[in-house]
Amino acid sequence: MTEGETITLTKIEPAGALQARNGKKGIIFFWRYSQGTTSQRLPIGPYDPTPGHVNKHTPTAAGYSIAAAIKAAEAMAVQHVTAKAEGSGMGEILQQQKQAKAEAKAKQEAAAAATKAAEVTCGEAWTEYLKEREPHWGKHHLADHIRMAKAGGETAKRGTRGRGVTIAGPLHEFLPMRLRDITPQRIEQWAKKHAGERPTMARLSLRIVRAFLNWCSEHTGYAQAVTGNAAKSKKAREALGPAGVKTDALLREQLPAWFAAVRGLKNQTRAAYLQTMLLTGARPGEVLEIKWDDINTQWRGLTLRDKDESKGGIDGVRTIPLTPYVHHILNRLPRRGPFVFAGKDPENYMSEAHKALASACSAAGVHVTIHGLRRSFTSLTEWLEVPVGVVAQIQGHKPSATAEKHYTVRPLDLLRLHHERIEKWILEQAGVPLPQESGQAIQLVKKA
DNA sequence: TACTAGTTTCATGGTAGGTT
DNA sequence: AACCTACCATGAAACTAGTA
Repeated sequence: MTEGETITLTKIEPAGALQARNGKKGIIFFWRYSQGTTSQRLPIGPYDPTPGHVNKHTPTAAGYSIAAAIKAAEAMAVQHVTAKAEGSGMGEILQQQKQAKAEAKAKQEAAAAATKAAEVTCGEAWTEYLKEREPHWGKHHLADHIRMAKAGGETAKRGTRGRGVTIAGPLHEFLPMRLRDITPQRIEQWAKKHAGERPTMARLSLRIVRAFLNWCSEHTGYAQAVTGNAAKSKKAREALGPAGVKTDALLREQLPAWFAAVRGLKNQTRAAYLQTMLLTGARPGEVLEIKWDDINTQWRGLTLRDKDESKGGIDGVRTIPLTPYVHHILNRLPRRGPFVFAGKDPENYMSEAHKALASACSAAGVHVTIHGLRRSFTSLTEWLEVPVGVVAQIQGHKPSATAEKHYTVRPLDLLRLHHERIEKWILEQAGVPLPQESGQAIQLVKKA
């Protein structure tokens, strides 16, 4: 100790501030430093009153014995003197002490968080994940998440293939598990189990889990429980195999039989629908939703609601040429409500036509799905060497990154030039007679 | 026809790895 | 070093099929 400096060890009764801070009453040791008229104090720590501890020179977890406090005060005094010699003062020590305390606190908190994170279950994290991400997702995407993790076992009357109850989603088995137990090995084991049952559900689930674990690793409270991303396991992906690609499409030589069978369907609304599908290459949903108002006879355009405006579709709408034959068959449909392909309820559009298509296909001896009709449109245009950009625009495909440079939005009349050629060619191949009395198109031809 | 289960397709942003 | 670009991950939205 240097001259003029006294070290005072005082027992301080719980101060209001102290009480308010940790809500506990107690005794705390301070080392008081005084110089001249001013004095300051530095906290040492709480008093541990445990009998037998009084004369111990080291602090316990609970606090300091008197002997330990004295020892600590002496150490602080030395520290102070040294600091002073180096030109720094009390403030510095306070600062250091504060910092050390904050670090210790942070460390303790981190440890506590780690302990808590170690116990957190997938289900807890999943619930928060969905809640947080929901506003950013579309309804289908959210529905997929719910579906993949659902418990199943609910009574259902239909669609359960005889089981009577719904079945659990592939991800449900993970929910009760601890997040930290989701290891690559566990995921691989899961993948192997599902590969034989429902690979596509599992493939989708795997991607969902991967995104989920990524979120966890960036989220306080869960980050400690995940190391790396267990769902990135190559083995798991391999176990599930690659996704199959559907290739069914009508071949040129199948067109006569297909058209004959479809035109012979009892339900003419469905017949018109299926032919429109093939001749426009549009998406099933888009065609089903066509309203009478979407048919523009003046400009011979057909307005379709593009499937997703959020993905850059302009106003979620595109207009394609209304070709003569399509115009003709649509015109012949009864106007029972707002929708061209009206269903039993005239205010709504009909239900899907895959049954009608299947029966026509079996009569024709071909196999094609509804989406296959869209594929057929693309592949049939190859016979005609129509620019790919034109086909893409009619079908409502977004320009691909590579082709983007050369992508130009073509006016309806330019699309019509190609589209009418495509329709004419398909009908010729099919041996379907061109409409004789079909309005605008014919009139214009006559004028010309 | 309405559900439920299962499967595909499409868009887009990021990036590894090559090319200028 | 700057620039490309094929490919992948992720997100989203469908589509197909079986059954009561």
